[in-house]
Amino acid sequence: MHVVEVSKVLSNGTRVNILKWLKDPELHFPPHQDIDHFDDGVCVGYIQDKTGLSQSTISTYLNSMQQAGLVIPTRHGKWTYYRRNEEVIQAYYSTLKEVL
Amino acid sequence: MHVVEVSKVLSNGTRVNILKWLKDPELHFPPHQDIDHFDDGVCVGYIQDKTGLSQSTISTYLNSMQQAGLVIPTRHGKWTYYRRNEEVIQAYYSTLKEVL
DNA sequence: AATTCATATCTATATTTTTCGATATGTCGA
DNA sequence: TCGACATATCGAAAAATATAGATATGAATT
Repeated sequence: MHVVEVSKVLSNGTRVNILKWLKDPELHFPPHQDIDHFDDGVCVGYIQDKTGLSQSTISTYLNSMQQAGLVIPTRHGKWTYYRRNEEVIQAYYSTLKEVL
Repeated sequence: MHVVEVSKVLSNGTRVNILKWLKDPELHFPPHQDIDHFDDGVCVGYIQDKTGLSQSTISTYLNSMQQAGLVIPTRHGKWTYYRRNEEVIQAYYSTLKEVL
């Protein structure tokens, strides 16, 4: 986990929101069509709808968040679901505590 | 305290280092000439020497860190000393804990 | 196999950030 | 008050990021 890389992700309000929303998908997103749970997170389209940004922008965001280790993608058929990577998030905390 | 603004500060290795160094000035900087303590932090010149970046760059960094509330400047004669603002740092933690 | 749908990647432009040298400001000492 | 020193600010060039439209890929459906 690289503090600087994770901080770059967090230096954008939309990306912070995405992480926030993924904390409680039931509260922030409609139910999925093909599956009846959020165990693997939320599909890209729902996240895009909620932000209002373009599909390619959201895909780029999610990719950078994945590179930083903050989210984990899972493919189900046509859809890619993204969920939080709690271990890395926790590691970011711990490191911040040392640094800050 | 604005999460995004603070995160921007932290998305640069040098600035993270500065915060780290300011945690224990005795360990990372030589003693000051005019005063015999680090109660108000460390002067700009010492920080600049340690980073190797230009004077104007460091001044800009410290200004952005101050804008974000992470450090507090104190003027003593010719020198400006910067120290950590523990309250804001703590607030950043707390907010992250809610968000992340 | 052709079409459709969801997502990823590519390309390009606009904006922001980084970083510096030059200059300005403020303070001390001669 | 003049020069030297520490820091701040300004202006500019280079690099990175943001964002979108166009296109590619991969999977499901017909």
